[in-house]
Formats: sequence, structure tokens, C-alpha cells
Amino acid sequence: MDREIYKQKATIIKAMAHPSRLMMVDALAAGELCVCDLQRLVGADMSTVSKHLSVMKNAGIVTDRKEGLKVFYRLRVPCVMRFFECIDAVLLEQHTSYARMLGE
Amino acid sequence: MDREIYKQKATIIKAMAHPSRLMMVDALAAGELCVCDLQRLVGADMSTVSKHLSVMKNAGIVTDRKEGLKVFYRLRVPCVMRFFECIDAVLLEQHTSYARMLGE
DNA sequence: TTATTACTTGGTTAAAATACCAAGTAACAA
DNA sequence: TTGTTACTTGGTATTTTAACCAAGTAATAA
Repeated sequence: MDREIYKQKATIIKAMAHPSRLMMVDALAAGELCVCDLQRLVGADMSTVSKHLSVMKNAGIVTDRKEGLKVFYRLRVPCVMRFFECIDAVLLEQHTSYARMLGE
Repeated sequence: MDREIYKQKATIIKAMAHPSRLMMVDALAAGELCVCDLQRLVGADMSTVSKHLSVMKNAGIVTDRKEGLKVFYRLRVPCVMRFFECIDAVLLEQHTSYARMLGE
């Protein structure tokens, strides 16, 4: 059934649909980071950050690797970065029509 | 502040993060459709479909146009379709590692 | 005018997501 | 062993989403 596929796809997209998670993906585009780095980045409780990461891990967006005390996360499917280009296009379009509206 | 930008981006992504909405975007990729078409497609209450569309409209993903009794929606930023390619890559990767796991 | 169609909006209820604190685990250090 | 660091997981309160029904609006038809 098609329904099930759309549900799976929605789960993946939903896993990115949060400001802190987007921020983390953006940072991870440059390479591996430990949870402690990501916590500093988003400035939330460690448990909150950890839960955000597990959402993305379950969705298949990131993987992790333990090294000593630290756990390093990295993007599993780098193409998610191409999302951002399109999102920027949407934001730009919003901005453009807003400017157009003001000009009328 | 960066925070605000990430929040805006999350709003756009969140607007696609629902099975019915994904299904509609997919259908709209082929061209304009009226709310009645989209209702048949997703098979939910008309009011539900209308609200989903307004979420996407507010996010800047679709626009609408009234013609007689019908309201036609279309994608405003076609690049959202490129999302799907990447989502497919994530699903494929999930599938691949699952197969790998079974093989071990 | 009244009726019908195609939508949207308001209201309500149920389900899901999010944040923090507290407690638990795993690796290393003393 | 005991302590510390770096995380994860459980619990709970709050907020956000989502679905349907009912009522409202705009365009057309009779």
C-alpha cells in the first residue's frame, strides 16, 4: 500500500522538522561531532539533545559511533543537505512576494 | 539571530512532514489540482484536507487560485520535489543496512 | 430568491511531540 | 573500589497537531 510508504517518508521528514535538529544537521554537514559539541551548539538540556539525536537516528538520518566516553554522530545520508537549498528557495520566494506586495 | 532562521526553516519542513501532505505534494508535482481532487486522493474529510492545504500555503509551499466554485492548488516552489529523491535515498539506505544485517 | 456545490473556519477531543529533572549505564581515572 | 564524565532513558507536565462535525461563505444554477 502507498499509504505506508508516505508514512515512512513523513517520518524521515518529521525527523528534520525541528529548529534544533536542523541546526545539528547543518553542523554535522562539516563532519562528526560528539553529543557534547551539539549540546553547546543548541544550548538545551543534554537529555533533550540526546532525544533529538535518537529521533534522527531512528529515522536513518544520522549514525553514531562510541569512542571512549564520547559518542560521535555523523550524517548517514549527506544528500539531506540538498534540502537546505530548496528550503532557502522557499524562504527567498516568500521574501520576494513580500517585497512585491509592499511595492504595490 | 540564527535561531529565528532555523525556526522558519523548520516551519517549512514541518509543513511537508505528514503522510497526506506528502501525498498531495507528490500529486501536485504533475500540475494543478482542485481541493476536491486532493480530497479523493487522500480520502479524508474535506475540512481536514483544506486545513492541510492551508498549512502548506502558509509555509509558502503551495499557492491557490479560485475558478468558479473550485479552488486550484499548485506547487509554488517545484524544487520541493528534490526532497523526495533524498528521502528515497534514506529509505534505500535503511533497506540496505537491514539487508546487510540479515546477511550477517 | 432559494438551493446546491465547493470550500473554509470554529469548536472539541484525542494523540503526539517537546522540555526538563532525576535516575541509570558505560568508559575511564585514581 | 570509588568517583567523574558523557550519555541515555524514564517520568511527567505542557504545548502542538490532527481529525471530525457543524456552521459559515462565495459562486453558480434554477
